[in-house]
Order: sequence, then C-alpha cells, then structure tokens
Amino acid sequence: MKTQDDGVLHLEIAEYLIKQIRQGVFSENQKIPSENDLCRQFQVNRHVVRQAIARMTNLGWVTPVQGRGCYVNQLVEPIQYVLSSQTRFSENMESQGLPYTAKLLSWEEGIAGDEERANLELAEGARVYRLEIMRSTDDNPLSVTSTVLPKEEFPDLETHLTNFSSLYRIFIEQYRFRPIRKKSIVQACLPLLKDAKLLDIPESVPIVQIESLMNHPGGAPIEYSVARIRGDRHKYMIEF
Amino acid sequence: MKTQDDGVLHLEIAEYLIKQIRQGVFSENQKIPSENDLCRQFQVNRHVVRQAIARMTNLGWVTPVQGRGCYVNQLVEPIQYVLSSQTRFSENMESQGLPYTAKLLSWEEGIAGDEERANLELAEGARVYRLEIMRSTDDNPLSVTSTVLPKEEFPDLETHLTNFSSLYRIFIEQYRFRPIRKKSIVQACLPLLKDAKLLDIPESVPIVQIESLMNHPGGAPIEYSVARIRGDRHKYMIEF
DNA sequence: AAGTGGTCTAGACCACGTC
DNA sequence: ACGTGGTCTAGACCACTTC
Repeated sequence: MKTQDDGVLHLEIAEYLIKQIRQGVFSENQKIPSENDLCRQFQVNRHVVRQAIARMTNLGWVTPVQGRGCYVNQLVEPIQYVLSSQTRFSENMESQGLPYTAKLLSWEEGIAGDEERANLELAEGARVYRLEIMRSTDDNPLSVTSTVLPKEEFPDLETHLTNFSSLYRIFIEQYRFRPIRKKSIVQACLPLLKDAKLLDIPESVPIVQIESLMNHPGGAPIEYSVARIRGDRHKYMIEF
Repeated sequence: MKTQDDGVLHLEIAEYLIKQIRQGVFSENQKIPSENDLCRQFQVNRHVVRQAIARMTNLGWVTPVQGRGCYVNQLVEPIQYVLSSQTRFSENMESQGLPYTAKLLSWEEGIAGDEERANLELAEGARVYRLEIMRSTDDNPLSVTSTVLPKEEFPDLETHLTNFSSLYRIFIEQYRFRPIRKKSIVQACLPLLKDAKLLDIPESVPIVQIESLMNHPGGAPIEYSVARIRGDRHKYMIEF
C-alpha cells in the first residue's frame, strides 16, 4: 500500500480492498475488517476509510450495515431484462425462472397534467389513474415504477386493484389486450431519497431510469410509466 | 432551514439549495456561495456543506471548480440518442444538428481473449484490433468507447487510422459496408477513475454503459464495443 | 496575498446489533 | 456493555485561481 503516490488516499485504499475481494481474501457474504481496524491497518483517519468504503459501496462491492459490519456483496451476474416491443417485467422474470412479486404501493385518480396529456394524447381535463408499483425478487427490491393510465380506457380499475399481483395480468384478464411497447428512454441517474429507501440502496448508488410508452394494439397510447431500477443488479438488453 | 428534523443535515441542505436553484435564486453558469459562506449561513461544519455539494454534484446541479467556486450547471435538455438497428453516433449527432468530434485515443492489435472470441465468434488465436475512441460535442466529452474489431475483416486498418474522424466513415468508405446493430446491453454504473478523468466528471457521477454487438450485413459479427457515456447529459431512446 | 475547492487528521456523539 | 457503522465538529495543509 502507498507504494507510489499522486493518487488520492481513499481511492487507493478502495482499489486495494477491491483487489483483495477479487482475490478472495474476503469472500462473499463475509465481513471486511471494521472501520477502526482499517484505520489501524492503513494508518489513516477513519474519515478516509469511510470514503474508501463509500466508493466500494457505490461500485457495488460491499454493503455496510449499521451495528454489524461491512459485508461483501454476492457477485451475482446481473439480471438481464430484455426490452422489446412486447415484453413486460413479469414475462422476463418468468422466462429466467426467477420468483418475483409486484406490490402496489399506492394509487390515485386525478386530472391529467400537461406532460401526462402529451404522452397519452389526452384531451384537457381527462382523468388518469396513477399507480406506484414495486417489483422484487426474493425480497430484494428491483424497481419502483410510476404508471399513468387513462381512466377512460380502464373502467372500474379500482375493483381490480385489490389483491394486485401484476399489472400485465390485469390488462390481459380484465381488459383483454396486450400492450405494445412503443418507445423507451433509458438514462442513468441517482435516485431520489424516497426511491433509494424503497430500493434499499444508498442514495449515491446509480439507478437506471426507463421512461416507457406502451400502446394499445389498436394504436392509441395506453400506459405511460417511469421505472427506477437498481443499476448494479440489472442489465437491459435490447435485441433487434 | 432545519424547521423539522429526522432528516440528515447535509441532505437537507442539498435539497434546500437545489430548491433555490430551481427558483432562480442562483442562475445558470453563476456561482453559489462559497463553502465557507454556506458554513456561516447554515451554521454547520464545512464537512457537512461539502457533503451537500457532493450530492448536488452527483445529481447534476452544480460543478465545483477548484480555486474558483461552485457553478450552477446549465439546465440542458439531455441529448437524445436513438438506438435502433442501424443508427450510429455520427448519424445521431448529425440528425440533431450537433457539431461533434470523434478522437482516436489509442489503438492496438492483439490476440482475441475469451470474451472477445465469444462475442465476435472467432477461432482460437484470431487477431483483433482494439480501439479507444472519445466522442465530444463542443469540447464537452460525451463518451469513451472501447471497440474490438476482427483483424481478418479489416485488412490494413492501420493505414486508415491516421486522420481518424469517424469509425462509421471507415466502415463505409474503406470497407464498403454498413454495420447493423444486433443487440445492446444497457447498464447504469459508476465510472472507473480513468474514464471519469476522460469524461471530466467526478468519479461518483453515474454513467450509462452500453455494450453493443454490430453485425456485417452478411450476418457475421463485425464489431463489439463498450461505450461509457455521461449519464446526466444523455438519454437513450429506443424506438420500436 | 487572499479566496476557493480538495484532502486529511482528531475527536465527539448517536443509532443500531450483539453479547 | 461493547463494537459497529452514521453523522457532525474543529482545524490543518495543499493546489489552484484571481487580484
């Protein structure tokens, strides 16, 4: 350590520890030494060690747990999510044999705002449903999605939201159509605090944000959604 | 400020300052107060102010400059990049009327590794070219791309790399084909230090990583590339 | 020379988990 | 009671920009 300089101390320490994890010195689901131990080991202030750990956390190598220690993450091959015209979350997970759940966090009905009207091609004063849905596998939160649906197209949606299990299923079973993905806009960003808490990640871990517009097979836009997804555990594959 | 608690100080300060920027209290390309001023204003330690500024930086609101101050970023509508079977960087920028440049950072020739062989469907011992290309608009770095090309398909590539201006142009003008995007894998992550320096962003600003496989019109894979792109200034639109 | 952001040290108190 | 990570204070020195 500290063989040569120019670099920043905390980043050097982070890289050193990551190399150790790679080499198996610290193995998966085990703890790395405590912050105080690392301070002694590298002869630096605790603040520096904490910056190093923050960097490793953001890169997805470890997750610190208050009162317990700093655990090495499982090196999971990121879940692949295929984006094509007709795929939805539930189908993707099923095709990979992953058990998943979708939970309706909240919903409301209201008058469409300007952006919602533009996206869904609605008239002024049109009403929409707004849903917040969280998706998880094995109790690991994957994504939080805000979905906007034109009320006109979904009569009595309220009655189908009890015992919610999958939005897709409601489309198919209750309204008898299969939405078609029209376009998606993908972006990397940091989560809002609210989303970070829901996804159970620090607010400095990047997320993928996918803004989607789905069409009715007939052609009209029927669903506008913004999904915020853990960046480290997921890959989005686009096939042509 | 500090009307109610439970929140974390530095995050509260960050949100407060962001609100001020939104409201125009601090306008684009102007400076926010210095760290020391903010310390006095909020009656907190400089460390806390720095954490708040770090948060704002990561979210893309400001960029601190050593010795000068902390500037409010221009609220640019992110550049949209359309991913479809046949689009490439140069075409995207041209279609949006943006002046751009592509610079060849380095290149080398070598024996294909396992992953490269798998992606490009090459035999053991096959040789490849590896290029590092940086793309910018108006001196703002946009992306760094590592590209792997099978040597067999690109005879005398070296001679075409002098006065490099666009990989796409070389494909078209020298080898007379137009590659077709086969698949792309999109991910949000943090940049390596090397890439962060090239892209001129802090190492904690998220980037979009797009791993692409391009095919020869005849069907054979012809280009494998991994692009690392500034997350805040870009949107990737996928159309169907 | 003075002011700015970048990094590091030293030490405190708290919330949480384990014993 | 003790160890862990989470947050904050106080103060130092440096590199860089501006005057």
